[in-house]
Amino acid sequence: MGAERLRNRLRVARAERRISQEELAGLAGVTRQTISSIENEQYVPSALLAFVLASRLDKPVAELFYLEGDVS
Amino acid sequence: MGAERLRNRLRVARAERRISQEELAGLAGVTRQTISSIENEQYVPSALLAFVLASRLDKPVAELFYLEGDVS
DNA sequence: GCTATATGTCAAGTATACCAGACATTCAGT
DNA sequence: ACTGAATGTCTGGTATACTTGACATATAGC
Repeated sequence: MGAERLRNRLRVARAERRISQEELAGLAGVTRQTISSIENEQYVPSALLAFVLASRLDKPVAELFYLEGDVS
Repeated sequence: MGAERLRNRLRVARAERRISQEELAGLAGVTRQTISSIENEQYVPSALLAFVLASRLDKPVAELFYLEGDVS
């Protein structure tokens, strides 16, 4: 899986909602560290988690996550 | 991560495009088995792969993948 | 200065995505 | 009947998502 990276606007979306990492983690059913790691792009989430996060933040998933360096 | 499942319309989208699992795998940079496993929902892909697949199939990711049993 | 909230991060463990190679089945074409 | 394309699936391996528990720092309120 080539050159493109998956970026996200999780931190901004969370700030708009004014909820903490811990609250979002609770809403999504994961740990706080998982949210932190995704925001800092230490790893990319599973597609399931990406969709759940979008759902909890009430945003389309494509607005929260996007490809960078796409070749398509 | 609770009750919801991640479903996908990969097989249909691929049929529309008339490409084989192997071709799609090549486009996405993964193996044929990976495509097969995702179509048969043996596991959910990473968010990166989900977005790459959508890009290669020229569909919005939310059209290819969707949550089922959402509580949101 | 103390305490609580929010965040970063580390280490060790478990679960699962994904790979590589192989074998089997089905179906279309000849 | 044979062949090749497409798909399913198994096994064993590696990479990485995610957990749990802990410790550190920064900031805000009292």
